[in-house]
Amino acid sequence: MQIAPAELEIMNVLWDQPGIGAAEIADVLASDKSWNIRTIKTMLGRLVEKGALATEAEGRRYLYRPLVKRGDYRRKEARQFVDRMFGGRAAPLVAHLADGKGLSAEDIAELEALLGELKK
Amino acid sequence: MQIAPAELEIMNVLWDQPGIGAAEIADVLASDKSWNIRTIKTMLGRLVEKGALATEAEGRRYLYRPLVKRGDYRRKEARQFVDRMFGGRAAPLVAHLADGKGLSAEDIAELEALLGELKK
DNA sequence: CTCTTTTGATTACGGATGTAGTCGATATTC
DNA sequence: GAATATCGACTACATCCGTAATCAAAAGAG
Repeated sequence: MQIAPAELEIMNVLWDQPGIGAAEIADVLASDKSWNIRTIKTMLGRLVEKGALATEAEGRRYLYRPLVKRGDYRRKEARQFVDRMFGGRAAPLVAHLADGKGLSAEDIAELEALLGELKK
Repeated sequence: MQIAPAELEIMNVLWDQPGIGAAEIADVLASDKSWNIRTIKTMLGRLVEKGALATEAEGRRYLYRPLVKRGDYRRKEARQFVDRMFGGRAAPLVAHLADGKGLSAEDIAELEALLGELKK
């Protein structure tokens, strides 16, 4: 199932706060995005259609919650991205992030810990 | 400048062999993709329009070469992807790749070396 | 020289995406 | 109770993308 970039913004809100309605989502997004509530509703509709969200009627409105797990989605996308851009090799990706100063000291520490785990 | 997935396939060929024409590109891609030569030409045209490729006339045909560096493009895309999917944090991305067995032993060794570099 | 092939240029077309507007029904506010 | 706000459903529409087809000109085959 394909989730477009703008749709992902909606999903992110719902992964953080499952079970809210369109208006609440708009409130959360209002700080970063200047999306019309209708735009948000359109995307909610498309996400439901795609099977990414479930609806639950609450009075006259719907509450939405993800049917896709954030972790699963991220895993799939990460794999796909690495395949497309780096021929499936993860190391060059990290190298590029590092090179562009996309890695904080904290990231580096975290990665070290992670690699320690992986080696076991 | 935005390069679509299918267009990226073309770019990859030209990054490997700058200065070839549409027919040669088709030959290279013939093994993986079953793209009509017309499709390839359409994408070449779009890439030129987007400023991703330069043309050089050779007789009646064009030779193409990238105006964008592969490394630069990868860096930009990697950053963008990490921002979109992981809120800008690289560590979770690597963790997800690891978790889905997207990392080979070789990758891990490479990453370790890389981190060693970064710490200096 | 005529037929065929190849080339770049232009056009086509359906599905996805971003960004809403319209509409009919209901809930809420005076 | 009448005006207004809000909800979900449906429609709109330009742009991008994937995947070509058409066309006129030129080059090559015979």
